Amino acid sequence: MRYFERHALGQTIARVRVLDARICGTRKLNQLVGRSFHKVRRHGKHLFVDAGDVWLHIHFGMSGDLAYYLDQPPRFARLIFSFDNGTHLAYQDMRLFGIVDLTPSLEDYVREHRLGPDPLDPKFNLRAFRALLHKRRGRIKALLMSQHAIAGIGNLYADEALFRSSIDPQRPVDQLHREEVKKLFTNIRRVLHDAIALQSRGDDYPSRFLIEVREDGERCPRCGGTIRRTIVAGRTTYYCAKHQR
DNA sequence: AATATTGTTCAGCA
DNA sequence: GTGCTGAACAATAT
Repeated sequence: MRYFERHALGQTIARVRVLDARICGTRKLNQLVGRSFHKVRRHGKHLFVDAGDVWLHIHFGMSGDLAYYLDQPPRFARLIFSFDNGTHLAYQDMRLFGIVDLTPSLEDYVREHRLGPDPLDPKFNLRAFRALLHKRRGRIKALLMSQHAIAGIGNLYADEALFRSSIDPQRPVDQLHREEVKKLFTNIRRVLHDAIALQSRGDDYPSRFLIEVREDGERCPRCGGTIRRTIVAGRTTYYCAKHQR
């Protein structure tokens, strides 16, 4: 969001080049020519950019990213917006799991795709989180990753929030204690805030993060226990066998 | 050259 | 219809 705001707002779009149509949705991006981007918003993993009477929508998939440049497009550039001041903004995506499309509004998109609340939205408080867990079964990690329940938590950050909260990813939702739910709520927000701050500064993750020791047999940076690898909700999952139960 | 990576979607089950 | 699980899929690097 910051990156887009810093580099691509207010300039007139002179040209849109699609280098690989597989990242395109159904709408023709060419209609952006002559317009400019005004403001950027986000819901979960989705980025929306106001371009007048239509919004650009980007989902970065697994390897999607933006690169603003003067002459040399990045290696995996799939789409390039060129501005009339001679600068360019590329959407790059090695694995092509991302999508770039247009949508009438953020609200329409969220409604149509039944996305859950964004955990960083001020309206998403502890009460809302408790309501969300109410009468749910299944594993807590699966729920955290379900975009219909909560929008914006992927595999890594689900692991990270559970790690900080000392909760086993396999725990059934209805067996979590009140205090654990509270801790988890706080840590979800912390993890996402941290991730955003670190990436907009271009920093690496600090060594206290689980993300830095994602390997079976590693030493837990919190308690010295052993990090284990397993599959939960169909995803590779890392957790500390000692302090997450 | 098989394997690992991720979010989404869908078949199937209770 | 609901809630959930697990498999399949997309493309690529190593």
